[in-house]
Amino acid sequence: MRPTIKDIAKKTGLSITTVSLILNHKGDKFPQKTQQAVFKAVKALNYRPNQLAISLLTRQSRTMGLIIPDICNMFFSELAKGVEDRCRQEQYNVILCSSNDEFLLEQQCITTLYDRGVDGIVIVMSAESFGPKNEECLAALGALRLPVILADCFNDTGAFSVVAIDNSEGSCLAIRYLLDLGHRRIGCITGPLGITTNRDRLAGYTGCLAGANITADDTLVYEGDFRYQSGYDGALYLMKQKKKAPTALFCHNDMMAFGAAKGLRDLGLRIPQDVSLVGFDDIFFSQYMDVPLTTIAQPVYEMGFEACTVLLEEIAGKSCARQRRIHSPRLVIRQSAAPLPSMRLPGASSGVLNQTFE
Amino acid sequence: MRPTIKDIAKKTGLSITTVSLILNHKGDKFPQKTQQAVFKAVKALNYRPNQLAISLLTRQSRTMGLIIPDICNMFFSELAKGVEDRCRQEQYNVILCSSNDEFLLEQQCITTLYDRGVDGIVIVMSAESFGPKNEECLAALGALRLPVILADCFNDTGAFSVVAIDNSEGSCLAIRYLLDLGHRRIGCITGPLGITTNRDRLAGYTGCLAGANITADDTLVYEGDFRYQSGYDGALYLMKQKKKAPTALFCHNDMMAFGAAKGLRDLGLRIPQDVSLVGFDDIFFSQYMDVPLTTIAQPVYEMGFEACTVLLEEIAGKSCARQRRIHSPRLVIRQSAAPLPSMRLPGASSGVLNQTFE
DNA sequence: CTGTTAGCGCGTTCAA
DNA sequence: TTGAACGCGCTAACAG
Repeated sequence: MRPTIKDIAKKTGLSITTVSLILNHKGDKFPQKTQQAVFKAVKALNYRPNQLAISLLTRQSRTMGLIIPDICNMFFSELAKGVEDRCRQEQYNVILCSSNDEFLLEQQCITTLYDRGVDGIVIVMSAESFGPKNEECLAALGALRLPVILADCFNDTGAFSVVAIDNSEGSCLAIRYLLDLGHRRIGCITGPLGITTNRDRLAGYTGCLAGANITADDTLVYEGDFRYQSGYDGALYLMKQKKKAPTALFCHNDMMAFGAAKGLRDLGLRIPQDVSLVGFDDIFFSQYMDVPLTTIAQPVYEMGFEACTVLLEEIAGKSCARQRRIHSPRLVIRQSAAPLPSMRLPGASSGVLNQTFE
Repeated sequence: MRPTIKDIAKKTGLSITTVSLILNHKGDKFPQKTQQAVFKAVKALNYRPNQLAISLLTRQSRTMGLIIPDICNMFFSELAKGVEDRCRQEQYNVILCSSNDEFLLEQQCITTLYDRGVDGIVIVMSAESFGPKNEECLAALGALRLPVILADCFNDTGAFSVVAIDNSEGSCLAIRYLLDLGHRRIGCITGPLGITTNRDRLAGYTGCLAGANITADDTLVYEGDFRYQSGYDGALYLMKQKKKAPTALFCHNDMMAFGAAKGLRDLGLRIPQDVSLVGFDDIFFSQYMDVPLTTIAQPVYEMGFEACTVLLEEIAGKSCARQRRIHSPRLVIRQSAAPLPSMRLPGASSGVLNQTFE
């Protein structure tokens, strides 16, 4: 049986109040002897205050809910790490809930977290919640009357705080880099376009091309699903356009870039000599590809960390206004993109280090 | 303000008891009209029972603690997924705690989970808890008087239930495979040997070689730390043994195998033509390496899932005896290991599909 | 069929 | 200095 404050009161012969006061450092004026006795009993019985009882009393559970589509996705696990690290600083704990990208499961997560009295929720909305169910999802979140922050993906209804990156800018970073390398026909393998994040990335792509007086070519855009296989399929699809085939590929995440790399290789195309490749996310393994991937990095950990900070502030009542923290993505130049062949001097090095396949 | 059962009692004009009874489906005998009124009020006020209060009362929080070194390590995130999925089946939630492989943080996790009244704990012990602090760690866990299960790594003190794989067998699987391919000089890049798991893997390696009448050669073993760089360093170290250099490398995890692959490539050595490579874990990316990695797969998700099942049983009081669930690892044959050159017919195919570098 | 009461473990008045 | 009493939200005796 778990010892309670009652047990240590009994053991010391003191009252519960006395013990409580001393334990909560409000008993400075008690005789040293009394205080010693209490701490000794606490040690002896291995007593620890029951946080459930305290939560009930104080109406604060010091618990944060985290809802993400899939903890096995390294993007989300990094986010989770940021959230957890920030939580620990304030003696908060995090309850992890995976929505599996399903609307129904997500609703269940929301309910369950509310039931458990979390003080706030960090949520990366499930893919399904961007469709017709969008309002329903947002409504469920709003009905909680709890601090909530939308991470990574969101609709800007202004009802909740948000933390994300400027996805359009991320695409621009990639496209401008490829343009500078001389590329003009740049293929794009997108994520699911039902999700605002990906529409933003696509908008950045077309906008940036337009800025260079290149009219977008629909046949150069392939809608993937963020998975390896769709990157592979996308590469095959885009490259089969014969002489109109792109000289560079921009993928909306690194996983699809891996797939695209494989597709290109199966096509007998070399990276970056024949085709340049740029990804998005900079997941852990991108640096370890045989041709290390040039990609757009997001400060994921920091976003998780900051999401939590915002929530903590809302909980403390410091700010009732909705926060909007948009981070800047960053171009990480590695070796998967190179100048367009026609821009290189014949026989000259392409300027890329460590070319593996020559 | 969150509505309580009191609010809905007031709204319906009924007593708290009546409401509680109806809500808990123990009020079949109440007039339909009364029941309807209650449910209507619940809907109207958006009432949900406060789980904290229920937990306090029932002494069950329906909460599971999960302590792992690092959620960003895909091995652990898969484990977490297994735990969470199993938990959801029983309306349990999981509180995630990362120990960062530090003894002190781990202790803090244990305490904090206890404070929050978790019903059980799944723990992957931190690396630091395998040293002199081992007993202290186990003692802290034992003092909880809570169902605890050690996952992945453990010392067989018998005090707790455990779920893991037969690491020695895993090594044997790899070594036997390499022996069958004709390899005799097989290098080994181990994980930190302070951890029992890795000592078991090393034992499997030496034991299996001994079974083939090959005396272990200390110069063929390199102690790494599970990270990419140590795999790289290990490969360089092992291959510099001139004519005594190994013809195959066995790494205690895939991450180091990635590093080793890079090291071999930098050395001008091809995989698998010049050197065969076998990893351990079969993490997600192993299949996507340029030369897909042959490796030993662990049923990680299943282990997390089962750990939870065991815990649930202990919580339900079905079994007081400690469980010991040892799973079998599995050899996943891909393309990074091939027959020893001398065993191949000159000019003949090595029998490996899709050889990329020829 | 319904309401009263007690108590889960704790912190906080308010008297003594 | 200390103890009794109250309440957090809820369930479960036990009465009525």
